[in-house]
Amino acid sequence: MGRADGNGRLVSSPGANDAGTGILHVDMDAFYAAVEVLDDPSLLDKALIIGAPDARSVVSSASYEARRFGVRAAMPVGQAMRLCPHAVVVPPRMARYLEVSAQVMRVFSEFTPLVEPLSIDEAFLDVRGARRLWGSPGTIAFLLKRRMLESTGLACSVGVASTKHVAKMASTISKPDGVLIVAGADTAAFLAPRSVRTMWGVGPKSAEALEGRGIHTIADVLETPVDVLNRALGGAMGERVWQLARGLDAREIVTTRIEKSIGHEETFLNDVSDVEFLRGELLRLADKVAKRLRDGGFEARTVAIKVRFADFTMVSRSQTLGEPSAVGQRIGQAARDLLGGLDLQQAVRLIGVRAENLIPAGTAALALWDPDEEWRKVEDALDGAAARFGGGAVTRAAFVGRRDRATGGRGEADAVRRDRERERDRGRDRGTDAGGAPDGPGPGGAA
DNA sequence: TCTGGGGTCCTCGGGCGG
DNA sequence: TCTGCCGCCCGAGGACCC
Repeated sequence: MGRADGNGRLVSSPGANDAGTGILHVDMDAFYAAVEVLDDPSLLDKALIIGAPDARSVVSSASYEARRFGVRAAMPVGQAMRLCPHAVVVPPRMARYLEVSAQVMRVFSEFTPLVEPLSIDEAFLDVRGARRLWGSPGTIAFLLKRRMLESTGLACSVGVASTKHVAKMASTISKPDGVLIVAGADTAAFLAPRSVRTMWGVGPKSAEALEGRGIHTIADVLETPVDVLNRALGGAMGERVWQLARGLDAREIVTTRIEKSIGHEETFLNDVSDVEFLRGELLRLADKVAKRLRDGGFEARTVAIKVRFADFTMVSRSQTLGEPSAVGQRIGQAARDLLGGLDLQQAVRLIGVRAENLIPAGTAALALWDPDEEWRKVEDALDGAAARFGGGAVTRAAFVGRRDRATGGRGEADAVRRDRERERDRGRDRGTDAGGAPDGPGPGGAA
């Protein structure tokens, strides 16, 4: 596997046993901070905190020098400065990080086309098919590190394993600037002694729930019946932890990802009680969301708002639009309607707008397509003969289904139901404009 | 000391139609 | 005609990740 260096870091040497592996997890080291050093070498070896200087911002990233003083990501900048008063605070430059991220991803793709970006600075790579070109997975890990440094000037850490979950854990343990190879046969021994908190997907809440039952390590999980895990964590999660603890993780590398939502949110410097101001902010955020929808070629079927109050309690409300939209005014109006339904006794700390249930722009027009008419054409053309299509009988339902798949709707049944709900809402909301449903057929609604 | 912003995925209850 | 079951979607909320 590897040797420990005394700081909890565990690394492998070139030539370590990599039998049974094929998945790499590559994670850039202190990415934002490293990019800042790259662009300004005078910051080298300095304690560096990436975060906006305003009162309510948190640390986005910190150099390892700052981490030595206890500075961590997501910590309030003020607190970080108390821990490390000599640190240099640099506001984040997302555009620059995205630029470097593209270079990083290009290096990944030199080794395999099977790259699954996880975030701006990390990815899974499936190198099982790259052996003849580059060598074994362990060899590729070391080659990739060298190539990354030559090409971008940045260091990364690499986990090599038989599954995504173990590769991810391995890269974390090898940080910074390490490689950790966990051969297939070593997986159980690698996992057993580690804290449940090191499992990917087990956060503070789940860890607390497990530890409250005396389950501290992955070895403890192995001795726990799955129904106990299910009770502690909830059905699917318990099952997953049970499997991951056994090294079972069938997830493949997913190279394409479709965006599912686009949102913007903002924390105010001071809590806000002025409802008119909040309504204005919603419109501004909705415009930003709408622009991104249009840039990405999307329309949103659902608009959601999120409000965090001064006491940090959070509520969200969402509404399905009568027709999908990428228009700021329409999204903003829906967001304002949703805000109108909230009890705003308390001042608001954060407000956000999110577009959900995205569909490709233009497909909403298909909602106006009449499947009955299309079906009549088929009947005419075939003159009643039994038609076959894609291995199944052609039915009118197939046309309805095709339309609904294209528009993301779920058919006439839903459209009828939504119409009824809208009628009911109209009755309930008479005299106010909050929660008012827009006109027009629902997504997938009958023409 | 006082907790960002961008996301994803999951659960759960309710409603609905087949 | 009524009822139960099932699958699906919606909406709210929570946990998690970087």
